[in-house]
Amino acid sequence: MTDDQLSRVFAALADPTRRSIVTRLAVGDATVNELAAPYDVSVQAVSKHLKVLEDAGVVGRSRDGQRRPCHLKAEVFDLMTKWIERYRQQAEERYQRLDAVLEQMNAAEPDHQRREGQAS
Amino acid sequence: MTDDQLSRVFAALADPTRRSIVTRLAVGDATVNELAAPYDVSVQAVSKHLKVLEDAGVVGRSRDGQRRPCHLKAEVFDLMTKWIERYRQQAEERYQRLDAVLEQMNAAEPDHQRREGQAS
DNA sequence: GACGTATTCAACCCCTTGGTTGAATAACTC
DNA sequence: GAGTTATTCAACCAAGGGGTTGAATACGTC
Repeated sequence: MTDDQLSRVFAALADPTRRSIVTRLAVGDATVNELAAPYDVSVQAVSKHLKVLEDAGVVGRSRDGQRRPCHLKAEVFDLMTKWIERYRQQAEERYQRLDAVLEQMNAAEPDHQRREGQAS
Repeated sequence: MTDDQLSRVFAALADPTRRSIVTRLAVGDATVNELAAPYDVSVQAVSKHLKVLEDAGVVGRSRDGQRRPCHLKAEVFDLMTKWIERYRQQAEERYQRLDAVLEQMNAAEPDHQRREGQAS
């Protein structure tokens, strides 16, 4: 699983702890230890989470001495937004089309029984 | 895991097969059997995928006799877009701020060594 | 009611994942 | 080089996910 980047990004953000880390990073860059402090999980666990986020391209990491500060990366959010926006629009269009069809049906044949999910 | 809706939605879309199903549903409503045809997995597997998508609020289902046609739901895409857009903007802003800081540093002290990830 | 079709439920398998603890690596400090 | 701190690697464990097959349910048709 998680074959392409989109899969990795969605999977990465499916975890509440990781989304929480993203929220924290939106405030400002932070190291692994700083990020681990609020959560009552081990530093190693947070390190794993960061690896997942990094592999997904959600965060990047720098080297500052022995620290590895993390920062959000914007590009991957664009990728997701594009994917989502595409289907959001189509879903909305389909709703509108379905409504229009049903209205037409009702107007043309008021006694015609409505059947859902047939608007292909 | 998958405690709230956002987690469920992200987890649901993390699977390529399920994203493929979403793509298919964007073309038009379809039943479980119709959806299962293209993939070389069992109908039961697709049924499971649809349950995941339904629990996440990505698809809805109607009743047409013995068929259960599926259709995309738009609302949940809005939810995701809002969440993503929030961090996309902040990530971009941070980049710009970092760039500005680095430029300032270079302008003020040209011999100052650049250190990444310190813009808190 | 009996049959066929569409769909789901249940049990199982294997692999991944999120967590742990303990050891290893890397860099700074003395 | 020894010690300290930050981070990661390795091994392990429990739980969940995606797949299977076989049985059960629900509806339409004869």
